[in-house]
Amino acid sequence: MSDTLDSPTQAPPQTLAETPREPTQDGPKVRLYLVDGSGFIFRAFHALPPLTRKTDGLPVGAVSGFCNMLWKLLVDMKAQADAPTHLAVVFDHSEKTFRNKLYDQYKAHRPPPPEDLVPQFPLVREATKAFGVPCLELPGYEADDLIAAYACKVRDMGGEVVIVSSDKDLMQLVGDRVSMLDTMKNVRIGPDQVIEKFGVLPDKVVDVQALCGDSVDNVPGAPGIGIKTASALINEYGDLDTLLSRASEIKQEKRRQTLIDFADQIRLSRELVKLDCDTPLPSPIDDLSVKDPESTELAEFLERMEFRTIARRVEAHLKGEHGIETPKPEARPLAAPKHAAIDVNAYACVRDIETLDRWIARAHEVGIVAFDTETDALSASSANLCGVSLAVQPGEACYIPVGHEHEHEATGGLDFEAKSAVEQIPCEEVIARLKPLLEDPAVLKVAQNGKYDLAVLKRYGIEVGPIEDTMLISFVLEGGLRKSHGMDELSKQWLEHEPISFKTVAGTGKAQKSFKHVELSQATCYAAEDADVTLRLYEHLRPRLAHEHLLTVYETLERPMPRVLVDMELAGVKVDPDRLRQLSNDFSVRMGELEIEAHRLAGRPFNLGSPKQIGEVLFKEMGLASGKTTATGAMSTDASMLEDLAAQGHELPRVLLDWRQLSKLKGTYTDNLVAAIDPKTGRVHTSYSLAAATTGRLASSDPNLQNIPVRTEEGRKIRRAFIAEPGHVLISADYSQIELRLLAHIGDIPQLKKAFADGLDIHAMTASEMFGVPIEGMPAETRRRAKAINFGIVYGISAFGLSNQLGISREEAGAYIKTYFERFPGIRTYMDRMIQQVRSQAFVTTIFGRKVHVPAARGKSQAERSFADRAAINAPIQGAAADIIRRAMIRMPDALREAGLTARMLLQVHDELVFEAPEAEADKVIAVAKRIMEKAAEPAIALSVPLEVEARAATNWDDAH
DNA sequence: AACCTCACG
DNA sequence: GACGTACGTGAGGTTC
Repeated sequence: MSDTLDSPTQAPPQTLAETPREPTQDGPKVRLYLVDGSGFIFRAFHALPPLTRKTDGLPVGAVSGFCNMLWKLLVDMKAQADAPTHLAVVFDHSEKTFRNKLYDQYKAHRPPPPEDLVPQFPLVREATKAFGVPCLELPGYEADDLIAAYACKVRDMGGEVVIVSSDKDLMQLVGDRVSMLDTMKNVRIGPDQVIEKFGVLPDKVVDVQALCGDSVDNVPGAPGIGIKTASALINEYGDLDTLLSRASEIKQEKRRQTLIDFADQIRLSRELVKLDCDTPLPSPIDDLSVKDPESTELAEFLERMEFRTIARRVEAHLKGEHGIETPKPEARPLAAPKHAAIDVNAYACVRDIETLDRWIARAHEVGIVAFDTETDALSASSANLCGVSLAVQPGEACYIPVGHEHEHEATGGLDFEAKSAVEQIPCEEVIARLKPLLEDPAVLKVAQNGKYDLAVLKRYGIEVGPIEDTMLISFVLEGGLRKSHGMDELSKQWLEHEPISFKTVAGTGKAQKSFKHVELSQATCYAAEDADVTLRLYEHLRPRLAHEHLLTVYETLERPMPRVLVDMELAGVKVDPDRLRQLSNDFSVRMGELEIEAHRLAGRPFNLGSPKQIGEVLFKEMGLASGKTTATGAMSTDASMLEDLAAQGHELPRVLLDWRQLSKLKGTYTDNLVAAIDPKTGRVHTSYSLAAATTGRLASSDPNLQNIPVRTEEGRKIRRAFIAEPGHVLISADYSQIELRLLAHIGDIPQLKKAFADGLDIHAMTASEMFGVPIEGMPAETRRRAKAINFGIVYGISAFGLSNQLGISREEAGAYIKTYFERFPGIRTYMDRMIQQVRSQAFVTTIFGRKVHVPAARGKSQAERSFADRAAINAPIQGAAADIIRRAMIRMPDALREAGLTARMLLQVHDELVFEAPEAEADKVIAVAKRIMEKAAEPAIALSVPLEVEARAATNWDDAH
């Protein structure tokens, strides 16, 4: 438990009383926490179901709630970087105060406290004392006045004050060294939050309140004026007195008259809401210093109240602190207690350099730090930094805001911005201080999806390393077992803790705000929690790697990837927007023509983009036949079916096919690629996901640059728009037949291996072997069929699939497969081996040791298990190819550099790498790329087939491919 | 959000 | 003999 209590500023062990004071010039610095006792009591009373003491039925619910809240506060406070030196609970003494002399109606409408609550007031005071906390109260004054007086006094002494309350009437006190803390909502209230509530800085809150009044306290104010109008007026005129003296200048007639007529009432209201800093202090500040509860006295009180749960909790805590000496953090075992509670209130918001330096020092001391960056956008290549969070121990985390702003209010003419800049360390300063830590080879950095943070920080000049990634660790351990390896999911499963969702802090849908507009208290809870959770996940997951023999996979295939991908993503690729726009126009025109033609052929207008409407036209109205249905039983209108109908001589299907092709190209590519150009770089920056495809393949998104058209002439026009910078070329290097080569190796198929060794045309050789025809002079159709079979094998062939692919009968396809297996019996053996393995273990592995889980192997239905069989056949092949190109990518940057080349790797498309290089480098780059790619499996695996890479340079991607 | 379709390897 | 069907992705448009 005490693990979570260590503040970075203090060395354990310590007790509540031993919080060290920071010395200042005039003695120890005071940090006073003032708890609004009435607020606590009413909240406790209303938040809890009625509870009575068993023995005599005395209502004690509010007392119990109060004790819980107070205890939690005591414990939480210590975990904060700004732990208090002094502490008191402040109570109202009596109903009548000096305000009733000013205005007899003050708080006149307030109902008496509930009957059940009345006997609990004195008990709450007793409770406070039992916890070793002084009670403050004074006849004739409200708690708020006492709080004001102590706050002013301590502030003027140079100390700090935290008012534990959410009462808006106290917000006028907020300032430089005075803040509020709402423990129920876990929110810090500083000037920013006051501005959010009142639209003005704290020193003008009284003026605004005087204008709007308060129906609860029966403060009259000015009729018809609410917070919006009041803050607008104060902001315009500067303060209340100026406003009232210049009221005649106000344009709106009604408002002007109100201010003139009710000027006295407004001034009176100001006196009522204004807190009295000159209230006499019932106890000197020195008497309020934090001390430990007298444990026997506290135990006696809790016993008398019959609060067993609280008593146990308190006892456990005090024992933990006074008992066996807590080991130093460094000496503690790394493994976190799995269920150590995560407490978002324990996190610190770092807003001054000294505190920042302390956190950095802690990270150096511990040697490991989890971190997370918060930004104002999703795309790492363009997002701006909002803040950075760090976690050095489970529960010991902070958030360092650097780019927070107030949301701009739309109420015209108000200029909040100048007045209310968020108080935070300047960004450059934070970057300068974090850089040595994040780049220190002796401090391990841990991130969740670190590629993102790497990319963001690289743009701020920080090259983070060495780095571990919990998402990648999870992916290596459990690829295929879960759909996502996101932090929320991992946290829920392994820490049994649901982190605050982004939606909770930023809102959702259209109202979602940028993270820089999230107020700091909430931002701190969210961001620091992410770092904390990441560290805990790391401690939980990392040991499993070695245990499950996946450490090498992680270290060689995963951990080096983020750096490589960051460089590729940040480099981006140049596309020619003019060319794309012209294509888009061209497509538009032709689509328009095709649409008219389609409507004519159908005899009526319809939406060519709607499969449903196409179905109606073709099948219902035109009576065309189609056997095929979709997964949900609707009539299929996909391309293969339209092709069939077109082949039968129908006109409309052909028109639809042409329209669809253009629609796809325009909708998915031309228009969106232009929109995806980053205005700052003039290039398109994709994002690669490392933990998407279970086989280890990368996935590209936003935009997806792994599915740029290539198969049709029209499509290749889009590929021609991917170009190199002037004086440069694009170089495309792709593995030839890598999956079939790997099948030959893994399945140990002699004929295939020999064919590859001899450099034969593999599909022709397959056809020759199967159909007994010579390779020389083979008909194209024969080779095409063999090619389809070869692909089919890699996918876990079925007669149905093959027949579909080739447009032949299922019987014929079945016969082909039978022949194939007879000719290449090793393939049958390989398939059976994978099926057997997946059915017994629910996973298969690649030759590099990557584990691919296939949970469907345990599925209920036959269909599910068949699916698992095919996935198990495909995964080791696709996965090995993915592993190999990863190895090549990891080695490529160094290889290029060592060859003295400036070429950059830009894109990966599963078996292809695309580079950009100065024209003069082209030949050398091709040589390096080929060498690295062809030798990528070595030395881990000595393949029994050669890998071949074809590479070409050109000014656009299509010509290079 | 589900579905269909289609771009790529 | 029955079971849906090739493996792995991301994205746009329509429909509900």
